[in-house]
Amino acid sequence: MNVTNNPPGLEHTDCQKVSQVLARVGEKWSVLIIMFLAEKPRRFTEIKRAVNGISQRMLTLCLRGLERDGLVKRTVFPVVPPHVEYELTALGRSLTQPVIALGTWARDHIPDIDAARADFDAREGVQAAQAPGQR
Amino acid sequence: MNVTNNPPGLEHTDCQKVSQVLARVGEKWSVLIIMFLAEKPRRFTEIKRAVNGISQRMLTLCLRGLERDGLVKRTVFPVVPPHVEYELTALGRSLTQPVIALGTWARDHIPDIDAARADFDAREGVQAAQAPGQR
DNA sequence: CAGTATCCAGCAAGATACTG
DNA sequence: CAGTATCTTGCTGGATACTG
Repeated sequence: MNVTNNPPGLEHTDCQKVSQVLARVGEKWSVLIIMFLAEKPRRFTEIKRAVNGISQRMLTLCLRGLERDGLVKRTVFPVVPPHVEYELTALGRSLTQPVIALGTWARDHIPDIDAARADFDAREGVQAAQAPGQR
Repeated sequence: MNVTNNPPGLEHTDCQKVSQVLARVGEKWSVLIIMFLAEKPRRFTEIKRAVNGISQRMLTLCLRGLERDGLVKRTVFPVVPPHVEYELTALGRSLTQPVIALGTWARDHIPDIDAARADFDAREGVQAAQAPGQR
């Protein structure tokens, strides 16, 4: 990647690594799970219930990914009815800061974005309708 | 979504909208393009060259999406060799702030993440190798 | 309860070719 | 130059069923 701009912050060095983190944040469920675990440690089924709409498969995959990246810690209690708890690591907790910042930005600008979309879509529609005798 | 945690910041209200924004940020190319345009307005081919590896199709799609969300403004100069410029809107520029924050976090924690992954993968490998007479 | 395994649909995305 | 159109592929992600 050559997104070479000089402002102190993001150089092209480590660019793919940063992209990977961004991708994880962009994943549909990751942030939801992180935010849910931010409150307190939870069990598998608790998360599944909380994050409505996620499938077991996706939850497992997501948790695996988060665990692999060291954002979530998985603890197995070897008892008769299996008991597994997931909790944020220090790293995971530190991630909630910038994520909340982004989430807050998103929330604050939803009206702008919605307006822009409505505008854009309106123009799209007009374009389609305004080629009268052409074709 | 019922990711109901109370800390002032992210409620489940507008949750999907926020997710959409997050998804856009998570898109492989969006952030790269935004960061590139942060410097100054650019033409289509300039962006294509800068963001190495993107196809025309993906660039067009990405720019369309960013334009639709009001993050990027597209200006066509009706001259003989077509000339189109893309630039960040005020909204787009305001997004660079939290994105850079996230990018910075990512950069700062790359070592931690890499270490965690190495750890995890090592344990995975061991697991596979340590079931000797079992199978 | 907490997964794993399997199957399958849909879309993301690359390559390529054509156009105003 | 700045796209659009078309084809194809591979991954994402959902549903379902089975297991320790």
